[in-house]
Amino acid sequence: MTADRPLARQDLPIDTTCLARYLIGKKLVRTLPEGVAAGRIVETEAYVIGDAAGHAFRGMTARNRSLFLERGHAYVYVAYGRSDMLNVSSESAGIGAGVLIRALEPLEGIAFMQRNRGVDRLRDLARGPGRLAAALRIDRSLDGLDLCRAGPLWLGDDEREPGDIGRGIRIGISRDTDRPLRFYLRNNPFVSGRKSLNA
DNA sequence: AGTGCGATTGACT
DNA sequence: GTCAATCGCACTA
Repeated sequence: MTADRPLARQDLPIDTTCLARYLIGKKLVRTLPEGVAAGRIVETEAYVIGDAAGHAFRGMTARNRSLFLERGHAYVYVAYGRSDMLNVSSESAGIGAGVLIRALEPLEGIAFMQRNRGVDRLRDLARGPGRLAAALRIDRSLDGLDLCRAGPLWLGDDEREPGDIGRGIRIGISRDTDRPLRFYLRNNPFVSGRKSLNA
């Protein structure tokens, strides 16, 4: 069931908001010596050019430099000292913007994810950006990785129709809070956030 | 060199 | 529903 070929960079929309929507329904595949885990992306957020809520807002630093890579590269950072977060860089090289991957519907390697998370319930494995990273063992060592190449972590296609995509405000930020830059699969149980946000 | 703060989570009432 | 844990890193001096 796992896609065997990564998405072509050429097929990724350059625009950050378009990319965030495009990634809904695509697959995220993690390959380790221990095995393979994969899930369907069901929730994303765009952090666009000039976005006061984005990490690149004040220019390039040691932490955020991967956001400035050409679209389709991983930007991984640690939030609140405990949770790793996976982003996909967007726009052209030299422009700091990206898409936060917030939730997955687990498809493959369920036992591996359960082990990594310490919980069994399917719904809790990758619902939320920190949980997603823990389930797939994503950390800063993957920062800067090309997600359009087969390797330890990559983006794949999914034959299925994505379904009805909802759009709303982003979660957990304190600046630019009103912009509708969050995308999610409607009525999907693996999406994070309050129920009222996901109708 | 010191300070303040998160693109969250899990535990608890 | 509320709330504290926790630490890398950006920012100030």
